[in-house]
Amino acid sequence: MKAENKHTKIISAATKVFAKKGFFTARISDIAKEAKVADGTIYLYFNNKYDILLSVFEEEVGKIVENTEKLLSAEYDPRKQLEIFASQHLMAMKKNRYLAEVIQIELRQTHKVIKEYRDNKFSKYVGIVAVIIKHGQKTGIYRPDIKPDLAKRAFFGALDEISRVWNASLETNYSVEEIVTQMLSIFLTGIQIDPANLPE
Amino acid sequence: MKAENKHTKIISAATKVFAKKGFFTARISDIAKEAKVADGTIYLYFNNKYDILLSVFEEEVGKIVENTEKLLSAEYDPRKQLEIFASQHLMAMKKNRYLAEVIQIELRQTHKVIKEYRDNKFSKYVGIVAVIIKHGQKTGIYRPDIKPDLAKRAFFGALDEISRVWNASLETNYSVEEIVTQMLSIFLTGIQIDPANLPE
DNA sequence: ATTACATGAATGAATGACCATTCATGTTTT
DNA sequence: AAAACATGAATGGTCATTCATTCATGTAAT
Repeated sequence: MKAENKHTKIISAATKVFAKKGFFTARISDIAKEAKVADGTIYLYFNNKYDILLSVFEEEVGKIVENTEKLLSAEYDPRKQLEIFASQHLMAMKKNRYLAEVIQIELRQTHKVIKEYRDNKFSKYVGIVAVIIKHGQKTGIYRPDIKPDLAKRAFFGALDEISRVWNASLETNYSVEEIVTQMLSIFLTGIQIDPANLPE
Repeated sequence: MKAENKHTKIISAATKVFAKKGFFTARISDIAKEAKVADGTIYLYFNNKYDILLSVFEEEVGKIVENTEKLLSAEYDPRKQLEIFASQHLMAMKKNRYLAEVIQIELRQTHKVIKEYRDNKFSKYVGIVAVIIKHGQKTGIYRPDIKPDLAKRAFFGALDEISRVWNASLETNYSVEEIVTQMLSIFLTGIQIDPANLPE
């Protein structure tokens, strides 16, 4: 069994354990057990507990960002781009529910190292939405009075909350397609029957 | 100095400390110091650390829910109701940034007691949005094909993410009015210039 | 091809720091 | 002078991390 293999095993065990117990409640011995290695072995591959969490972010979120950017580069219609972002994000979250939970919960922690990671790498991911909106404004599809920085947060926040509840399985589970359809229809045309009726 | 007073002092000290350090990293002695009481005194008012966090939720979130419901009951237009929910939520988050951070971060923890609290009490708060949307559908203002349970998550998630970034002060800080205007305009009429142009 | 030696990955018991919680003692109120 | 309240040092349990030891595999010497 190769070293790289063990590294990967630890990462995915950690993802699962962090999702189940949360970063602070998770014990190194839990991760070791899940990965079927000795406690000490973990320290041959990672410096400490935070390093494991950051590696999870780095490697797994990295894949998502790459994938999203690749898919988007092949599409020019800003409406389709928003659709791609949404469905790709939801699919990624559905594919690995443990990773989803770690991203949704642990990535918010106040701790310095996590904050830094979030502020740098993760912001870029959310920033993709702002890029799409600006592009749409340039091509005359999106309203110029929409502030991309606000809209990107609204769009991402909506997706994030929907997929969070998804994992918590609190409510009816809609399919990716249903969610994307509703999300796009809300964001593109709003929830009012006839926008012309909107007072002043 | 009355007992009730000390209880309150500990709650608000805890809110501040939890916001700054996060629940798990916060020490009881930090809270005691911030509240200017002895460590042991805290245990005269709360059973344990989790009890403090839950009390913060109970008491502070309780106030927000009450306030929102009161304000909403005086308004009948579903569009105005959505506006009231948004502005009231944002104002509450702005009023006490420590509380906001605790709600946005600590309320998401995987821990059983927190999960339960969120699933019961907090869901009701978010549920208000679904009620508004259903009301709007009945009165013919909102599109009947919109799923209230999805839309409520989208609306709340958008608000939540915007106010979260607000506190993290990562980006330009928009005012409550600006955000409400943009949010309502996005959710009511969408971000497209002319919805009629939307392909099929 | 058997034996002797070397390597470093893997182990898991032991260490030590940290902190929630308790409680013997002091202080204030009635 | 009780009762009620408050204190903060001491306790005990919980892990993250370390490191002496084991063991499987490889290389060299006979």
